[in-house]
Amino acid sequence: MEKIPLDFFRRNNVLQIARDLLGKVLVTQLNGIITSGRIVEVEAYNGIIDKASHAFNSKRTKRTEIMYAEGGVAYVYLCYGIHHLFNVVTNKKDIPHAILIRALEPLSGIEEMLLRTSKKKLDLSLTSGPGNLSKALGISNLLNGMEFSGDQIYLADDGVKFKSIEIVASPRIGIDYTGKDALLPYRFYKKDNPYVSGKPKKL
DNA sequence: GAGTAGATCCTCT
DNA sequence: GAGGATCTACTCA
Repeated sequence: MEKIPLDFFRRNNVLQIARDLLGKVLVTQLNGIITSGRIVEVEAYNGIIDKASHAFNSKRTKRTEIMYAEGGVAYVYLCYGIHHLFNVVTNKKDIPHAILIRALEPLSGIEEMLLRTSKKKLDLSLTSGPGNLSKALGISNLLNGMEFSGDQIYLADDGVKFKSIEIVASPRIGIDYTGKDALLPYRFYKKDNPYVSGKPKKL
């Protein structure tokens, strides 16, 4: 299994990168413990013109600063005081594109994930949804700004590719407050994968 | 089974 | 001082 080169994240089409991330493997290695899962659901955040993005309208704060970094780093932030959400920063420096990883299919370190999430056995909710997968992989704000060239957190390619007919685009989830931008088909997921989270947004 | 409220804390105004 | 890229549990049917 090979680490994905940073160039992968530095292309300028965030939607293309989001689509390409499906089927790739997210790996964390914390305290010598490896946990990993295959990405089956993502959402793209299209920089300063995307109301749902924290960087909308060139908003630049201490929190969003990391989104303006060169592609290939992690953007982790705490939501609702409980959940850590994990994003992949993409594109060139000063262009705040990002991709939220919403769901994984567990691959290795499952026992460790069960410990972290206080679950007794593997079930579909272990890595389904951004809050859950972050907890399972031990992702916290300690990993904010971490480059994927390191060993603590990175993305890898084990040769699995989804066919384009297996990939579905849909509106994003949980961002109703953004008006019409909430309807943009910036969410991609693998068709019929049980770990894919989320009910389609209610109107 | 579906719908709703509450948890909980960091960041920005 | 308010609110959020969510999840879970509990209610009601």
